[in-house]
Amino acid sequence: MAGIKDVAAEAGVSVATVSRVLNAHPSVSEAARARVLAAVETLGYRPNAVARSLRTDQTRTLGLVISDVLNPYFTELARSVEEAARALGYSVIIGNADERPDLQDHHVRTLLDRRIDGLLVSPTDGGSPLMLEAARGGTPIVFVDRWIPGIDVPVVRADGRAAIGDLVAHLYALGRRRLAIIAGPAATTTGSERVEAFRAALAGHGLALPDAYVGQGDFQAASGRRATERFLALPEPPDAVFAADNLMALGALDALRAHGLRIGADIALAAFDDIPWFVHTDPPVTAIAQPTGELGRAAVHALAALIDGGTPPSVTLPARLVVRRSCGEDAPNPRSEQ
Amino acid sequence: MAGIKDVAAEAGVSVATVSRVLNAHPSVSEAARARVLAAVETLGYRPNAVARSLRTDQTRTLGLVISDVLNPYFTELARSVEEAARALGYSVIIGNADERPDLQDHHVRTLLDRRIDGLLVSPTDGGSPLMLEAARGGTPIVFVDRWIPGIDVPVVRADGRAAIGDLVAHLYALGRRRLAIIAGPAATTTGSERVEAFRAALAGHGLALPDAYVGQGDFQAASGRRATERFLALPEPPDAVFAADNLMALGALDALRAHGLRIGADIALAAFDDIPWFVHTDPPVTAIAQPTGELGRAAVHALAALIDGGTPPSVTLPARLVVRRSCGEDAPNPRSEQ
DNA sequence: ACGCCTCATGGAATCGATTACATCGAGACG
DNA sequence: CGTCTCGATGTAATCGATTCCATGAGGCGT
Repeated sequence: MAGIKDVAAEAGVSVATVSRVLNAHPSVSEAARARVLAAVETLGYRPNAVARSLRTDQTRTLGLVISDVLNPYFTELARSVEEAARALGYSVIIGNADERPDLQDHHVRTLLDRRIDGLLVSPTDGGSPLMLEAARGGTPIVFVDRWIPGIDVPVVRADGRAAIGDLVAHLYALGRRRLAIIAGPAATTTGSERVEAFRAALAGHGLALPDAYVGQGDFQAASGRRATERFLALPEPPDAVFAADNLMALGALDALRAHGLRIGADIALAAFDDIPWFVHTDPPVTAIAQPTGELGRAAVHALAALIDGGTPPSVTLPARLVVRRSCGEDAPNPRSEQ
Repeated sequence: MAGIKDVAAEAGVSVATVSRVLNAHPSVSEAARARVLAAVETLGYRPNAVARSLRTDQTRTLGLVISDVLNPYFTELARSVEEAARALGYSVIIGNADERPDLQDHHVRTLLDRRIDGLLVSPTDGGSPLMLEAARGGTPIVFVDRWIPGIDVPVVRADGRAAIGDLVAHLYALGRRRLAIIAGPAATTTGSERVEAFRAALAGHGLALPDAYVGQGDFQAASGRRATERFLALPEPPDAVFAADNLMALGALDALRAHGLRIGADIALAAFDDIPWFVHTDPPVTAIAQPTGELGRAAVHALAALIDGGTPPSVTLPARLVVRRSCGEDAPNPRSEQ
């Protein structure tokens, strides 16, 4: 592959001049510029990003470590992150942690070794020494969706508190009184936070949240299924189940269906994270929608600001309740979807 | 950040020795090795992958350019690719083309500039000069799922012909006679191939495929909706619709629902690409499942072989029909899917 | 006409690794 | 006991860019 030296030779100038042309340095004559550009054209020259990165100590690359690529919420997030990054001239390397702390650390380490300019992380667990060290070491880091307490970096996330309040009110209005939740891992902030918000909302209606009504999940479909099975085996099973993410809702759907329950009638189901398929399930699933695209964009902009030496603030955007039929038939506006 | 020189100083040896220890070169004394390792530990040294890549001319990185990250089929593919690559010591950089040839070329160019060791592509269009040039230029390339005729590189894909034959037979047995297809872009191989297989299967049952029954889609949900609307506006609408990918099936589902049709009774629906949600739609959707995981693994192994100087063959794996209820009620084994 | 300033340009150092080659010492062997 | 071989180690070149510094050529003010 042609290098900068070949271009210099072809154009009859020095490598310094070629580099100046390529980097739009003002001090280059029109004639030289033209000759260099012509040489670049005929040789099909492309600068070696590796060499450039070594010299300039920046890769124009962002790392994004997400908890689970198979989760539509995260792929949508990844997509918006890539888009926003591209607009700013960055590439994105995605690492998929599959909800496994070891894999997460593997990716963080690899990304750091590659000298990415900044890191976007949605941590799978509550405390990674590696990440702490990286943050202290000065690597620009921004947390998205979830975060790790004690690591002082900007956090970009959605606040589901209000929407969870709306959801509980909705369920209460439909006559549901025995509300259960399938929680995410306690080690994740979204895992514990959603339970707390749910508990607080219940309290607002004078309802308690017994331990038996808190299922332990891991944000994967299978765990949603297991937790639901356990609920149904209870002497007094819940009459509404709220899954803290869309995959666990899928698992819950599996389990409820397997037990022959009519969702929306015999039992209510709702989920955190809205995804396109919820419109088409049987019945359509009531969900809490996050502004995923904006989350991704805000995270990238915060990270870019951090890289440029700024001190961007944390960002919290509101989530909102989208009512469908999985909690009962009297949805206020049944034709609002689709 | 500490460099190899710092480690050398700390350990009291030369940089060459440090490098030899790190690369497991045999000619290093036990004493030196121990001192180097200790120095690496105390300094928390990590080799700079950028510098290493520049020198060795290999990045241990694979590029993966897929047509659409929001499509569950491709994210599953991406996941298996990353997994297989990681097992081989490679990282993967994913580029999302969003079915846009210009974006695809942007990613290919960026990846090439970064000197990735090899490229995995599922092309969005039928002819990219850039990709042709790269292939000729000696960049190891493997096509997955789709390919570009005329570019002589290994292709790893699933053959849906037999499964489409099964699907048509299934529909025919259920009394469906007016079968329509929502095709992908003619520029993609999967776009045209699936139509041809469908047409051939119809012919086997003495059925024709009128032009009006071939909807033009672009593998996105909106196009599936539009194509379906057009079918329903026909004087004699089809009684079965086959969508060439899962997103267009989602769109078709939208449209059929909006027209108040009972899917499985009034009209049949089937899709290429099986995804977890199809079990939970109303009704569950009959689909053709690809061995996505194996596809990803095979593609990575072919690419790795190519990088190592081998000449791996193309791979074609069979797809299979998964019958659910969207084509009619007499599914042969109604409880096979939970 | 002379010196000074600016602009265009080239030479060479540099980034952080890997690795060819040189060197040195020790053990083997005649 | 000299020489030959081999293992351990260091010095320096190298990868392909960017960029500091020196140099030379004009342009301009006085």
